[in-house]
Amino acid sequence: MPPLAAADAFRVLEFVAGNRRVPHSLLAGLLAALPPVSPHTSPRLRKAFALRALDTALSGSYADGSGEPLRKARDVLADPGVAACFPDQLAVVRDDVAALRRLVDAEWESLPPSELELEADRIAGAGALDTWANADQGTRKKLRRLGESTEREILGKLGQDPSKAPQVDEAANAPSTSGANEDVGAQNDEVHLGREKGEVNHAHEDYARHQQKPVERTTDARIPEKPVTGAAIKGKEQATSSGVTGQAAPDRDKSHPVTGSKPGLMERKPSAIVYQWDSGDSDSERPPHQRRLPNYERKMRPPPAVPYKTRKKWTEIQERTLIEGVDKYGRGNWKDIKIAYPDVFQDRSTVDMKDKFRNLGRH
DNA sequence: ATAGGGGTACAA
DNA sequence: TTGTACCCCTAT
Repeated sequence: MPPLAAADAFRVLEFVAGNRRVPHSLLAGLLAALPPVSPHTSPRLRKAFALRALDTALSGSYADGSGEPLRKARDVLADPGVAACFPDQLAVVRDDVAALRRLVDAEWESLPPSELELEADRIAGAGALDTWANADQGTRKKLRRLGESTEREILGKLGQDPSKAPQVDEAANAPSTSGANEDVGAQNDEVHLGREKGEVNHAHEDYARHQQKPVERTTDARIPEKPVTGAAIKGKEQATSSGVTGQAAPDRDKSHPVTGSKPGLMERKPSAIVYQWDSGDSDSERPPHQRRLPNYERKMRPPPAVPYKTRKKWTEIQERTLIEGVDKYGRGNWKDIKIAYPDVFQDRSTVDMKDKFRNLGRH
């Protein structure tokens, strides 16, 4: 694989780092493999690293009840660069681990969309992200089906003329000159990445072990959700990466039992930019130094990626605590139980708990 | 918020 | 195949 241009390395990192499901270990590997990227090119990236450091600190030994997580979190927050990511809320929350965790959760939730997501938005049609974000469940169900036909159309287009697809270009890391690009220039302090990578690295051995595999699914097959799932699963390999690189698989146009003849709102939308890659206007065809980086100041959250939560085996402690909690609070009071043992069930939803208890009783 | 039926993905 | 973790949906 040819080395990625810095701008593309940035895109990859910026997307991956901001996905909480991607374990630190995998990100560390990416960091090592990709050309250096400064986190200061993007608020999203900066924040993602700060949040990862906090996650690592806060995930520390929940069983012992010591103040360890808080101490570690304070260390992390002592870095002014990290603290600067949470200018307002932080003071309130400093001494309260639970509140800090909630803040971290909320901050993960409100991370701005990555450039890749914005790019997907452009491909799917202007405003698709907003449409999705504002849709209720029923509407989303419809959109998913419509998305499948749009996907086929896009892949069909790409298949017809793969050479027009965006390419990685070697010189794309030229410092910016102006405008939206002005934040690309900072290439001088990868130190921060390196340092945080270190912190991030030796955390969660157990976590990482369980996550290596699921992450593949998380990052390609699941994130695109239903519209892409068919292709993603059939092709198993990188439905998204096909989209990104423009190398369409030849057999993607198999007719779909459900959506084969469905009329498509999205595919007919005049505002759709599906054809953009064929025009002269795409990033790949403008001079490298003019490649556009996204503006991150979006108010709207990206559509929920709804990837599977990284599959994590229930520990014995968690199982025992769950049973104890049911004894104490009664079956069904999952919320109470979760609140009663916040550290144990930090990464378990009440639904997880309900399902787990159901599983426990089934043999 | 919760119950419960049902589905998917994956590992053993 | 089976067990497990997780998700989705609907009803309450």
